[in-house]
Amino acid sequence: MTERALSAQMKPGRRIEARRENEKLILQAAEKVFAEAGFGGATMQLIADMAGLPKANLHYYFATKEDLYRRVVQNIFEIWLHAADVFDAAPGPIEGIGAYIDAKMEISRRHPAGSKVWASEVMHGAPVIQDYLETTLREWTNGRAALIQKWINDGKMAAINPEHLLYMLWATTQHYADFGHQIETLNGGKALSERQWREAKDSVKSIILRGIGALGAHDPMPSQRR
Amino acid sequence: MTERALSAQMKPGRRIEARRENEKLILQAAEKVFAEAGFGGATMQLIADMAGLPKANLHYYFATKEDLYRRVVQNIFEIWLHAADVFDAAPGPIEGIGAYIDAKMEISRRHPAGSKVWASEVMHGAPVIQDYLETTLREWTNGRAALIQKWINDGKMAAINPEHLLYMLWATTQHYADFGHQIETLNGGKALSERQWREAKDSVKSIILRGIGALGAHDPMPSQRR
DNA sequence: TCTTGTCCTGACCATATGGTCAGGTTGAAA
DNA sequence: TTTCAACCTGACCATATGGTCAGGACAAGA
Repeated sequence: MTERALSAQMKPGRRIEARRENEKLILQAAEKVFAEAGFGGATMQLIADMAGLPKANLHYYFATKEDLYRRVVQNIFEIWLHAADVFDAAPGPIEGIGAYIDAKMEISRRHPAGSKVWASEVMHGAPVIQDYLETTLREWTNGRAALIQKWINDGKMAAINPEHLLYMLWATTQHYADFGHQIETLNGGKALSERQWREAKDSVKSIILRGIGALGAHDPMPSQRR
Repeated sequence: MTERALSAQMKPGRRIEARRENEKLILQAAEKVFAEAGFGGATMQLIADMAGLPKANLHYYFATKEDLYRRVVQNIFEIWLHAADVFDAAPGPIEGIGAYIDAKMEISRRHPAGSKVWASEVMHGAPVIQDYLETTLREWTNGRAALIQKWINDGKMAAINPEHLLYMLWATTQHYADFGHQIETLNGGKALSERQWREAKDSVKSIILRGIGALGAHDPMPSQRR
């Protein structure tokens, strides 16, 4: 058994361990720089400095700036998509949409840079992930829209246009990442506290769930966890 | 009366007319290019070409790329702020917030490029309009939040956190500009039709107004105009 | 230990870009 | 008609940036 990769004790070997490490370092730095400066404003030198590697080394791992950028965008798209897993298993809009809002708010909180890169990419006409929009995202959207329509038919919520409801969910949750700087400024220059994040989530869930008639005007808001 | 500027028949004079014309041409082109490419990705040459002027001429009107950019951002901020005029005179949330949503949706529709530039600026940490955020926008926000709080106290809507409600309004309405490309792609590659825009506005208003308890679950949605 | 292919990097290059400027043009005041 | 300041622009420059490459270092299999 000279096959090294799958040895039982899983000792990675310095070589591939370093590779993994460096790739991760570069991707993290790239995400941050792309988020802060945009694709055009980001420089390989800046990313290199932030990653603590010589610039030429970046080009060893990622042939071009665009390749690196593409990887960053794909990574966040992956995260984005998986946030929807909670959506499907749910018996109704209160659980499904509620959990989806929680998940997406958490992404905005934990991956603000990724969210910004994604927003930037779409705003500029999706030059590198247009095909994903037309395939994966379209299917995803159609599937969720159908589920929402089913909830409507079952009388679990009011007759809302499912697409526009989805846009509203995306818009509202991503706003806390993309416009985080504005929110922070209006919050006296301080990042939202734990309590404020909870308040944000509750506000969003409360307005939307009541707004789509899934929650009666005087029903209590079911907490995320108790 | 050698004072030329204010002659009764208001003949502008070729000189200043041309100046106004060129400035407008440049600003329009710049808005578009900045929106499509971001500050870093935009080039003076591209803006010049789109405006149909030699590059050196841009620098006659705007000393630096940053000056030009700043003007573009300030312009959209102005439009943005004035959308709120409808907010104040309103007797309650149905009229006030309803009209505000209409106004901001209309901005997203008519000035998508400006909206994107604004979004980009904020996303990148507001390098050029930070002071506006801290002064004008903060005052604006506090004023509207107070008004919303008053509506709550008067029993005209549920006890919602006013700031988060405002964020939601901004997020949802701007989404139709900033993520217009995504929406268009999901719409089969076609821009939203007149009917779809109306549907979007109605969906947003319906969900939010019901969500904040300003509209009973079965009240009809008051139309914008009839 | 020897060999080899992967990994790493300082130095370098071609190009693109923001910005300048000298010199020409032109509208309009006198 | 004269004058002149505002306006315009082709040509140019300094710099920044994405990307290349030759040659060295090093892990790991034989």
